[in-house]
Amino acid sequence: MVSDRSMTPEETNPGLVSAAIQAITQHIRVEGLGPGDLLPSEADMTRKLSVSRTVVREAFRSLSAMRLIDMSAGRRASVAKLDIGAMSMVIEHGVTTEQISVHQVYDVRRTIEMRTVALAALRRSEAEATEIQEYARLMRENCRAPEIVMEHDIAFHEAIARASHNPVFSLIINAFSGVTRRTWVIGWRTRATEEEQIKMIEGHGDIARAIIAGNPQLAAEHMAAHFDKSVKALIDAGIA
Amino acid sequence: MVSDRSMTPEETNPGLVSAAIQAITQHIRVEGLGPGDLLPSEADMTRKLSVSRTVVREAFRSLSAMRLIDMSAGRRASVAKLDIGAMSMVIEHGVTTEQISVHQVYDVRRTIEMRTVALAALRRSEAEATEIQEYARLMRENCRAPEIVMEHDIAFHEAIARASHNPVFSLIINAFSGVTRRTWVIGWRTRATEEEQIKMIEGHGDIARAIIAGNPQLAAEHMAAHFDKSVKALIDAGIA
DNA sequence: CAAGAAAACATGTCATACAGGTTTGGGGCA
DNA sequence: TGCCCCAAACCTGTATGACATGTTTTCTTG
Repeated sequence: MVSDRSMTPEETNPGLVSAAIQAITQHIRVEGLGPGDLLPSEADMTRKLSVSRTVVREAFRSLSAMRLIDMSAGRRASVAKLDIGAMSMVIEHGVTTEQISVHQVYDVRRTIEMRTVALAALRRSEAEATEIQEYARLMRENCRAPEIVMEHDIAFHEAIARASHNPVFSLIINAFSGVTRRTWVIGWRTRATEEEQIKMIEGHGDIARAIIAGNPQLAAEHMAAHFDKSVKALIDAGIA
Repeated sequence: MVSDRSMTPEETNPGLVSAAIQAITQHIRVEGLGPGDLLPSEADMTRKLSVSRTVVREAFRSLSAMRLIDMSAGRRASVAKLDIGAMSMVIEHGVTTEQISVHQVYDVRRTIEMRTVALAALRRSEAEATEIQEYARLMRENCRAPEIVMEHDIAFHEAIARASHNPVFSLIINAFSGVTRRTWVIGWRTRATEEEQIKMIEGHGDIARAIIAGNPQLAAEHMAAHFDKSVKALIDAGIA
């Protein structure tokens, strides 16, 4: 087969399945397929590659697990819309196997979100501005229910990433959401007094206002301050 | 409409395979496995989950495609070391299906690398500083051979990411390498004169010197300038 | 011509078989 | 006793066939 290494990063592995994966991704590229477009059936691929259906299926299934394609019973597979896909799994794997620390994740988030928030301040539509503001309001309103605050917190940051109008930022931020869910409460608990908790929530209000005002500089400063406080809370909780 | 995947991001899909994937990742988590540790054999999993080996295999294979686990004939699967894994495939998929533009990738890289270069200036070991400098030198030395310059260019940026001592940055930067390989030459060609090409290579020298000098501010400025020039070159080439 | 049934096609899962790689344990030899 | 080598046990890689179930197409029939 082609097995042209150094081209695609997919699989330098030997093995028929890896070759099949490459054949499928190459098919997408060569045919110029976009989201929703149909791929060949397993039977077609089986014939084209002269391998068993087992192999072809494992290849399709792998791409499906990465959410590069959509599969469902009875229907042929199709090219998937952009999705955090495997990205979040990679991150989570790194964290659960202790190859990545939560602190490191936060540093990356801080770096990226200082940019997304600045872009959001410049590019957000009215609807996006309203959405962001709404999440900040919901956090304030539910300040007695940590779980709910957390979900709106995450939604808040995702909305900002979306408003940056760069899907790659959204992709990365969304990939971190899982880790955030597992550590958020810890940070919350270290904020002993209710006053401190409200101050943290108000940090989101500051950010939202800066975005609405269209002030990227200010928005970035508030975001930085927010992260610095969050990281400090995690460190106080003993999470390095 | 907010997606409701509130728990793990792995698979909200129905289906035995998705369940098996979750069972395996959960096994890793619960047993606290780290890189290199062995997973149960396919036969074990088949018994534990009461499904056919086909299903278990597709699950293992999916995780292997994401490089969360290592598989090889005769040996049981093991937990994988952190690797760009599926991340690069997600990015490439987004670009080839035109859901992500090259310009957007460069914006993300600029954002991240302004941080990695600053961290590198602060944290780099002597060996890392030497390595970074060496790649800059090799670029200068091979300035007549674009392919070689490109590979050293990529290695240069990856080395900086490594020197930031945050594996998440490395992960992301490495995930972009594939896209870079496909667009780098285009940017190079727009630098018509040899003088301009040398100036671009010298930009890397500036960055390296700032890192060695331990000056994060200056390093970040040089990196920003470098990216601004690169993006301009791509835009001149008609890649939006 | 339209509605509905049947056929064709697709994926989901299972069982079985065998080739070839890896680990393990035991037997034979020094 | 201690070491080496080989066979058995175990494991993954691939192929084949079968059947359930879901989807699309086609054709019949009212």
